[in-house]
Amino acid sequence: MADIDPDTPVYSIGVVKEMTGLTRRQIRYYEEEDLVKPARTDGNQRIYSENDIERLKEIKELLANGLNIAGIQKQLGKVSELEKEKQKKQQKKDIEFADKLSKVSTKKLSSLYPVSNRADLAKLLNEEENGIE
DNA sequence: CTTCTGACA
DNA sequence: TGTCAGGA
Repeated sequence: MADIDPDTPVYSIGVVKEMTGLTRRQIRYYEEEDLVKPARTDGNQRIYSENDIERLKEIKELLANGLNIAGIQKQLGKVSELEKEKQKKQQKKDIEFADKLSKVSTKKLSSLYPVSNRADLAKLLNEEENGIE
């Protein structure tokens, strides 16, 4: 009922150590190699999410299959690169949305403020795209 | 007591 | 990769 989303960081390195079977040294080393990017808390403590746990398990698996760090970076991708791609996609969406918004607002809206409901705006944009007057 | 960073007998 | 130091 109250599942925490897999991106919410909650595990300390001690817990991760138990869950993954890796040593603290390895877990920190993989972070240095840009294979994982745990969040930080209060006193700079690392906190991992379930996604991070899975990520570490994959790394452990690949390592067991004979791959080195460089090989894993190519297989899973460096987290810094994954984040850049994610940011670019989001920026693209933002631009497209802003473009649609500018078009519809000049035609049908005298002001943007009246549209306080996101669902209404989405409907308006959809009608605009389908040529509904 | 646990975790953090830097360093290496 | 393990481990010790010196703090937080």
